[in-house]
Amino acid sequence: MSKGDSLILVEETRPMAQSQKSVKKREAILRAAIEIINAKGFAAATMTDIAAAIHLRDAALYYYFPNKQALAFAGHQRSLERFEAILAVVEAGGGQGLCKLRRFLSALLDDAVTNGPQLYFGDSSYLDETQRQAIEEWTARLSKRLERFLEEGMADGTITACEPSLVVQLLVGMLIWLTKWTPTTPGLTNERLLEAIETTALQGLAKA
Amino acid sequence: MSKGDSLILVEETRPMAQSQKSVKKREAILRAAIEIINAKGFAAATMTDIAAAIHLRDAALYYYFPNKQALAFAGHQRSLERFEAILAVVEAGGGQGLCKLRRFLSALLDDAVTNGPQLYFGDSSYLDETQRQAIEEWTARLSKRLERFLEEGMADGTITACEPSLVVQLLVGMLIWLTKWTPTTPGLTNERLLEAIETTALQGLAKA
DNA sequence: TTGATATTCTAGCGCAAGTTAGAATTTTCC
DNA sequence: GGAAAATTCTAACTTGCGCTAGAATATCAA
Repeated sequence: MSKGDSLILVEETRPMAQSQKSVKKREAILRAAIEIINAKGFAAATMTDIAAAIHLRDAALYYYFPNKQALAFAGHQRSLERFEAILAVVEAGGGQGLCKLRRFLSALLDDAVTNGPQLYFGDSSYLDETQRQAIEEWTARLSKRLERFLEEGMADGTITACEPSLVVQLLVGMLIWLTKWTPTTPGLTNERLLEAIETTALQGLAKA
Repeated sequence: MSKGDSLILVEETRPMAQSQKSVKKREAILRAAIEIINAKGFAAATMTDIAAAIHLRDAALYYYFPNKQALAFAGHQRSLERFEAILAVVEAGGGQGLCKLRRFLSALLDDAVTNGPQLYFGDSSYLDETQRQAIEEWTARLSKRLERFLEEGMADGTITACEPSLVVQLLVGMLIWLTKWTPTTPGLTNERLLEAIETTALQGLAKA
């Protein structure tokens, strides 16, 4: 069953010709699924909705994903990969705790504008037990790395004393909520948003 | 059809005997509906789920509410009423802008612990167009009153310069998110939460 | 107890949405 | 051009859930 179990025999006459367009379609489906699931929730997001977003019929999606759950799972993975990539860049950039936190927020905002809202941290109760657990553990690891920014900041004197785990959740809440209401607010630039976030959150975390 | 269209005729032999238990059951249903809809979303929250939460069958709910939408609508109204009541108390209490904001956050947290998570600000796209509009307008009015706290604070010197509408949304995001993840965090007191919120948000809004 | 009313249940209808099968169409390479 | 593979479509099956009808039970006044 597993792909690539053909030895070195013939077969594979012209196997990897699709890989150009097919991969792109898969990407488009994934992107649409993430956006619609984020907007309406898993249950309300119908396969027909997702397919229609890229001018397909629902049945066509099953050529790329075995079922709706798998599609959603892939969407969660994709979003967390993106999140983790941003996190890695910020970590590699060095600097003090507050600086890292600020850079992270800025980068995540930019990403949201460029690639649309994602499935960070949201509900995943509709997945398989194993899938759900995988997503939740992954999410927990990412949270921990965010908390480290706060701990570093508390150590280097750039961030006020606080409970990192709680504060990270509060920040996450702001970010998640952003993806739900900003689409309905037209004249809103990223700069103003970032400034509001810094005013609301960072000036509170930054020590005098 | 409308209740109370009987003139002054007989009828109504023993009409208002139910009002004791019936009202309580209605309350229980509403409470369960709010909690489950908040947790899983409208579409995923099944009538059977809601009914089971108070040891009933789905069909029994239709004795109290005409349909699922109406139940959800009543839930939204109930939550907004509660929100507005808290807001009114804080407004009546007077004080400077920052003080009002702090008291409001504290009161809302207490309420959430006492009466469970609510349907503030969340998605309402599943309602009738008229219902949805009513909820959204109501929500907008409440937001405006929160923004006023910020404006007052900016005027009386207790709050940093900011865009009130954006900052309110960020605060709302924190609060909404709270209702989704705090239920899964056992050893968490209200004091610690409030302290985290004050550290994260208010110390940033408070001028030096 | 008894009848009337209030409340809940059982059973089933209808529809929407996930899914599948196979035909139809497009794409790709000789 | 033509055959094989890849992609998408049409049509239908299945299930779950909102909802209804009517029977069954609980509550209560006299």
